[in-house]
Amino acid sequence: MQYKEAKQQFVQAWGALGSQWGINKTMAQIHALMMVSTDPLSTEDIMDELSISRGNANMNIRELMDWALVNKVFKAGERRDYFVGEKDVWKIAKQVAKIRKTRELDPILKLLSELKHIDTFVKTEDNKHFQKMVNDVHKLALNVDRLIEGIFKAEESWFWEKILKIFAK
Amino acid sequence: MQYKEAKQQFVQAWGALGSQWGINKTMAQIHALMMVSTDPLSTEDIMDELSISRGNANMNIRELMDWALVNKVFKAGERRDYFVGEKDVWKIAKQVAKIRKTRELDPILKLLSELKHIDTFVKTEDNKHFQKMVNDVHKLALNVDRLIEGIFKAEESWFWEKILKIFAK
DNA sequence: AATAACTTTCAATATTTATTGAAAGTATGA
DNA sequence: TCATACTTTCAATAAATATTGAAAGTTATT
Repeated sequence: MQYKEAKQQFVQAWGALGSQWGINKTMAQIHALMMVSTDPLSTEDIMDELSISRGNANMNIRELMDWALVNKVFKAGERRDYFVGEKDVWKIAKQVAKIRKTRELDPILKLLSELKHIDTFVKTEDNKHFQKMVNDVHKLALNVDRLIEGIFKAEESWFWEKILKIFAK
Repeated sequence: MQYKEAKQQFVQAWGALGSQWGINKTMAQIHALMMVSTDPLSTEDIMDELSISRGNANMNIRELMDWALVNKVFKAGERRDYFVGEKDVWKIAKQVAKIRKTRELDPILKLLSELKHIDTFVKTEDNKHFQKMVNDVHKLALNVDRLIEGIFKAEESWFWEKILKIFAK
């Protein structure tokens, strides 16, 4: 396999993965492109490589900057904007986790703790079961939350060593 | 808050969460409904509760059965099909992880190991960097794979205790 | 064998989400 | 100040995805 083909496959796969996890395919592809690129890329570079419009490129680059996975850089003597992607895979994973936690896990946690306080004057079976399910889901969600919080603070090799040890026995 | 409202909120939230993670909203809502329901539900029950068509209900129930999150049950003397959802939240989480691993992580792992063997007769900087990135992503993906495999075998409380201990120090 | 009670299928349609491209906006420098 | 080189916006459009509903299929009952 040639480099060019390999790169294309990587970008394609990243796009497919993204869209299966609620992330715009183009955004994921741009991200892949920036991960594997040594040099900063301009909007035009991305438009060319992915055959997409200026508007599309622009919007998704901005979204990637919002996610703090991509930064703008200035090239001496050049007028146009260039962009570089974060290359540290662990940092990327943590950053994605951070953003999705804030957007999705935190609101669910909030709702679940609210749902614990529903009106229980009459304790029907349905009512009791609902309480139990909400509690169970809440417990799991809290544990996932703790795990993610732990990951944020963890150094990669340390974390995986510890995880490996858990299952080693 | 009343039970009925609480239930609706739970179902809504589950649907929203699902669609942010690449799962059909209706499928997630049906799943939520079945999680909190003590009794088996018929297709009609689901149609009524979610105000959806028969075809839609049928398709998504089948999908949930494919995911092994819902089972068909027979009610004595009744002709129509009834369905029950898995109630064990840990089992649900593991099952979802299992299916998504097979569909998404495994193919990515396969691709990444293939991409390691690209033609390297000429070792450009780009080429070397690509190799490094593929390697880094592969390493992370392998670790995630090991973690998931570990979770499959783990008992819930044991797993969270161990995780908690990692971060306790 | 005919009818009734139910489930499944799938082409048509609706809804949601992503993309385009041209116009408006902004900064640079002659 | 004007022209140029660029970026941003967003209404229109396209593409992807989900939903409907009626017809066809299946199974149980008389």
